[in-house]
Amino acid sequence: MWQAMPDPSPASLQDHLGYWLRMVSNAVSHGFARQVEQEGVTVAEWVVLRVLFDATHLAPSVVAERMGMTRGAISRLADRLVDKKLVDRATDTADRRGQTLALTPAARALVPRLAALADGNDAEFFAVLTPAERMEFDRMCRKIAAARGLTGAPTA
Amino acid sequence: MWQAMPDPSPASLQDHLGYWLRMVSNAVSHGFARQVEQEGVTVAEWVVLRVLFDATHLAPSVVAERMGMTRGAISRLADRLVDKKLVDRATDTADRRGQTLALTPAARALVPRLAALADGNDAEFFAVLTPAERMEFDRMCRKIAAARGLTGAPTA
DNA sequence: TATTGTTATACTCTATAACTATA
DNA sequence: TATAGTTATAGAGTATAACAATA
Repeated sequence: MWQAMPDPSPASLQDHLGYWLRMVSNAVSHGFARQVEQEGVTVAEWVVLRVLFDATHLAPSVVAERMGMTRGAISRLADRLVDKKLVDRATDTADRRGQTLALTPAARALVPRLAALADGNDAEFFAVLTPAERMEFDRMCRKIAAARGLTGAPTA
Repeated sequence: MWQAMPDPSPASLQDHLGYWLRMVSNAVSHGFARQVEQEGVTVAEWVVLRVLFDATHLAPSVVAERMGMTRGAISRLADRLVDKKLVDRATDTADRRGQTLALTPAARALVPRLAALADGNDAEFFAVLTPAERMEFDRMCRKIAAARGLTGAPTA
């Protein structure tokens, strides 16, 4: 005999993988943010600096594309980095609409220190995982990123 | 015989597990944000609604503590939810400094729909993982959260 | 007209701290 | 005084769109 059942409870926050993922990701990012801010930069600024480190100079639009940000966002980010004397802006000689961004010597010396902070932050947060688990975790993150076509450095 | 080697390159962005974690987490959260905004709420608002769903009413300070947010943040969040007629504010009759927040009937009807969106978002993003991988991924996220003493719902 | 970069606007979340009302 | 909640301020991120200069 059919009998009305109570509605099932809606899934709670903790029932979702995305919940735990976001909690861990936020903690890792926040920990890193606190470390790099002692070197006077934000996470978004670190990403720009690291992207520029591998090139002599890049157009802001290229940096925007690689970071998955808008040109407007890069424009303000570049403003701050120029103020901090970490980036030099120059007008493209061939096409005077364009610009190029390049690291200053101070920034070139800073990037390895920031990279070391990133290394240490990673090691600290994932120390609880075994080496095999860390590899699996890394593999699965990359698998999801590849499947979803994720591109552009995450800054938030 | 000893010979100077060039300085090793600083770790690149992609060398860090935190990079991939943040990229995936941002994508999952952004996907969810786009879905719930079609129901007229933000992710932070969803978290408040889901927390209140399991209680008849809660003090803002309790919600703040459970969400890992400040009282100021909850205050503004509650303002918006009251404006949207999803939350009722009342003064605590016993201690008139205090307040209680409670879901309106409209909100109580909305929460299951939002939970279904969260279910679907999770399923969509983690579909590429095998069931065994999803379980492992979940287990490792919780392991890190436990080891780092993470608490409070992540909203950003 | 199209493109590069800048700027304005608006909104969310964060953090700190001053402020009001009540106890 | 201590507590609960509100409000102000400032900063960082997001997004959209209007704008100037150059091609």
